[in-house]
Amino acid sequence: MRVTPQRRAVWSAFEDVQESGHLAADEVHERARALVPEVSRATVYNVLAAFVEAGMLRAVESRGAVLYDPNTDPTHHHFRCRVCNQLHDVHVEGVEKLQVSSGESFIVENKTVLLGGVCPECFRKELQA
Amino acid sequence: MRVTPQRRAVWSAFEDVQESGHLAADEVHERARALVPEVSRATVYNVLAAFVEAGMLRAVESRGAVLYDPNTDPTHHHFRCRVCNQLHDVHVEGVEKLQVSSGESFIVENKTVLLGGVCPECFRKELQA
DNA sequence: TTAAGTGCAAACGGTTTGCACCTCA
DNA sequence: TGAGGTGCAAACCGTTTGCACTTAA
Repeated sequence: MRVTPQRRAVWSAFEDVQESGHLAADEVHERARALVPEVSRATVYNVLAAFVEAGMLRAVESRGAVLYDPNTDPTHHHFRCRVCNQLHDVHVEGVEKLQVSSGESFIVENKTVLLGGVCPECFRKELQA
Repeated sequence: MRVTPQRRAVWSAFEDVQESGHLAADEVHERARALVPEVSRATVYNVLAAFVEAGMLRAVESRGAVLYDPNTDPTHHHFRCRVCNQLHDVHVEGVEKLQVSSGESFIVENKTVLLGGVCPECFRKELQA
């Protein structure tokens, strides 16, 4: 993994947002420009792919686009709020107990859980309104 | 819900494939043309959206595109085979017991599980090779 | 009769590609 | 020095849109 100014700039994009995470490629591009103004979209895509490959980021499909998540803990999952449409990291209990109930013998190597509903912030706002 | 030749054609696309299901919009378009050759892509998208809205189909995001699943049973989930890349319907046990473990109070309204691994057919082929 | 549906073609948004140039190790 | 990384612009693919025309109820 070669270190270049562009890669540093892309990586820095995620240091600002450790909490909310989940940046789209264009958001990463915009943030990376703060450090390296001439960085191109293509390079951002290249670098993001390299980081995902290297296990430094996790790619999450969301509504037709890909979001990049600096939280690579394989036991965390996601919650999409139907009010603010944001993706939140959540820890889900019971994932290890999930199993295919069909008679067929699927070899399960990984499990992804996506929860939907209302996040705490939006619920509070709903109560106040 | 108005009945038109185009809608009948789109619907028929799924009657041929009850087993494997999971058609992309373009596959639906191709199949629908068998009945109504002049049906347009735009109409196929319109009709698919109407059918999803009406609960006759389920839309499943997969690798940047949307697949349409005639199996609308809300308790079924999906398994993606990393060999053939196909999506298989599976019944998963333990989904109802999943819960968010964080102290935050997310209101969970729905749960989607995507399993990954090797499907039975591809596993058999691997054994033979 | 008319609200709803259709076809066309162009636009869209996110992503990928080809290729010449550059640069880190 | 050379494998690897970068920038540009154009292509790409699935999907959406605007609009005039048609049709099911």
